[in-house]
Amino acid sequence: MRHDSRLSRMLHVLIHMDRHEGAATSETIAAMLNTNPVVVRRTMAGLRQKGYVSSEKGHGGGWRLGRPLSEMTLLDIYEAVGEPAVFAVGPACDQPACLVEQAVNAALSEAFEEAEKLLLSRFGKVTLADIARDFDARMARHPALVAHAGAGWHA
Amino acid sequence: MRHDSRLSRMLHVLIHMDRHEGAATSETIAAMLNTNPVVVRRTMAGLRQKGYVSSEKGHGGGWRLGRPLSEMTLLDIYEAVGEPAVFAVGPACDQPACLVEQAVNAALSEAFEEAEKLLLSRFGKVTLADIARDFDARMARHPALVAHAGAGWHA
DNA sequence: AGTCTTGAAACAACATAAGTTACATGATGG
DNA sequence: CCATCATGTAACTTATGTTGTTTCAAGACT
Repeated sequence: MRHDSRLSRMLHVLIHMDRHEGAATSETIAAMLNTNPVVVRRTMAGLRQKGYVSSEKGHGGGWRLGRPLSEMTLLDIYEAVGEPAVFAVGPACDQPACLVEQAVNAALSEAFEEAEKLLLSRFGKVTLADIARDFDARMARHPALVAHAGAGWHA
Repeated sequence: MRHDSRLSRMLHVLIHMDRHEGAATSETIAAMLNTNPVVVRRTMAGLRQKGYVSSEKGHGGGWRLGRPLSEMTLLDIYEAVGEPAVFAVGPACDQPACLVEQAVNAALSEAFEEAEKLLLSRFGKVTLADIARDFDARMARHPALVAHAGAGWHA
């Protein structure tokens, strides 16, 4: 399966929005992400429901941040995009009758759950403000690089 | 994406093979896994290449263990099935020009790599003999349960 | 020779994320 | 109010990768 990029995309958008004057339309965001406005609306809907962004219709409408980046963690956004399955590897059967398979599933589950716990725990400790700070540092090192130029996005 | 079940299936098969007299044919194994003999051959090919199993053609042929379960770890089998991608979540772009996206990817990669490291490290510490022991314990607790009966498999 | 079995290529089926089309709804501004 | 802009949402299509299937070649045993 091709992997799920919703989390990555939403982080990307949210940080840009933080540096963006006024509302950003789905179309503008879609251009930045190299995707479609409908995909943007679909994915952002989850963030809106949790209050991380708000949307407005009509002239001057679009998307705005619902709270500062310092109050959003990777875990928050991961949950807002629907908590997609973390792992691409898993058991062949969820409720096997075979005791061997049960033992195999138990061994794998234990390892996967431990790894997922670590991952989400780490997600919970990183705020989007942390990532924005890292962006600033990269910006300072590479002042010539400008992304999404002409699309209405700084940097 | 539907997740990859090759690791799980191979662990299941290997433990059964350990308790199985003689060689097991692809067809027998396929029946046990509720799949197709060709899928079995395809997946087992990776294990054969690493020496974890051997195969023989003709009458009385089939698959045999190439070494004791105590000398195979989950990591070994994971590698033998081709080290499939562990995570179903990932970046939207691998080499982004945008510095924001680079910062996002860096934050995510760090977390994912740490989790993968933990997972594989744990895989490396669990042998198939450990799982077989757990199976024996489950067997002792549920003596009535019999799996794959009639397909030539014990238990 | 005939049967059993693996080896491997080629193709079909299936699931899911992502992309697209189409239209309804609501807000702004003349 | 009416045209325009923007989101909201359903339905459909596309793309990708795992899994399943068909088919045939080749080796091994009786």
